[in-house]
Amino acid sequence: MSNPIDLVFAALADPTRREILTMLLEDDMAVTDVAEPFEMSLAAISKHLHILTRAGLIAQEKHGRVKWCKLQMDAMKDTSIWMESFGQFETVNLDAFERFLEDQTIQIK
Amino acid sequence: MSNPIDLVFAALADPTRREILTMLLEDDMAVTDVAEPFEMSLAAISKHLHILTRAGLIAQEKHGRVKWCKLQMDAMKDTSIWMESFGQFETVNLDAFERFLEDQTIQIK
DNA sequence: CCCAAAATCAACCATATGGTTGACCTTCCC
DNA sequence: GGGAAGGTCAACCATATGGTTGATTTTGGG
Repeated sequence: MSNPIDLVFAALADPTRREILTMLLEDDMAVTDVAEPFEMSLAAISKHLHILTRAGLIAQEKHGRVKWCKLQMDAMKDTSIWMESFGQFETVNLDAFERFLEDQTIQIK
Repeated sequence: MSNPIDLVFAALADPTRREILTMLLEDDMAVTDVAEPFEMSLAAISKHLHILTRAGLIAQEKHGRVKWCKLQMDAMKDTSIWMESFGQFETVNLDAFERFLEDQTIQIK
């Protein structure tokens, strides 16, 4: 699984990670602060943050001994575009199908 | 992982499954026909279809010995909405931030 | 009736998640 | 300098993917 869009979808498939993203929507956060509301070890959160980083959904930057986590919306947008365009293709096809049906009706007339 | 949105994201994280969805955009297909373009066993495709079904992205219906696969766009839409609303919240926050900056400027004046 | 086609099931394998705990490295600060 | 805070790393465990092959089930058709 190396495709960037694969990594984004996989990263979004976990509720903990989606909640982390939602938290980061408010503001950048240090790793310890991200972990605070969750009932799991700091190491587990660190792994989640690594997966989010690998997917490009967040960026991490170290200042002193504190590592800051920051949302990167672009990765999400690419994926959102995939989904939207998917929906649009369906619409296009439905239109084509309706035109096809109309043509059929005309033929019958 | 039982949350429906978890299952949708996880299902979309595999390129084979996304390609299957794209194929189904054109028309409903039998399992064997779905498998035909891929260089993997029918059993593997059957598993992928099961994961897509579990996520609600497709529905399968058996007619005789042929099982037809049909896109179910609603599941994808729910997930798309999650992503869009996520982006919107960011926009809202940016607006708030800009207003904040303007207020600051006014104060300085 | 009997064979072939359509699919799934079962068992197996390698790898990735998702979590734990304990050791470790950096950096701040007294 | 040394202890504590901020994080990661490593090893471990259970479970899920993503694939394989071989057997099995169901159904259509000559």
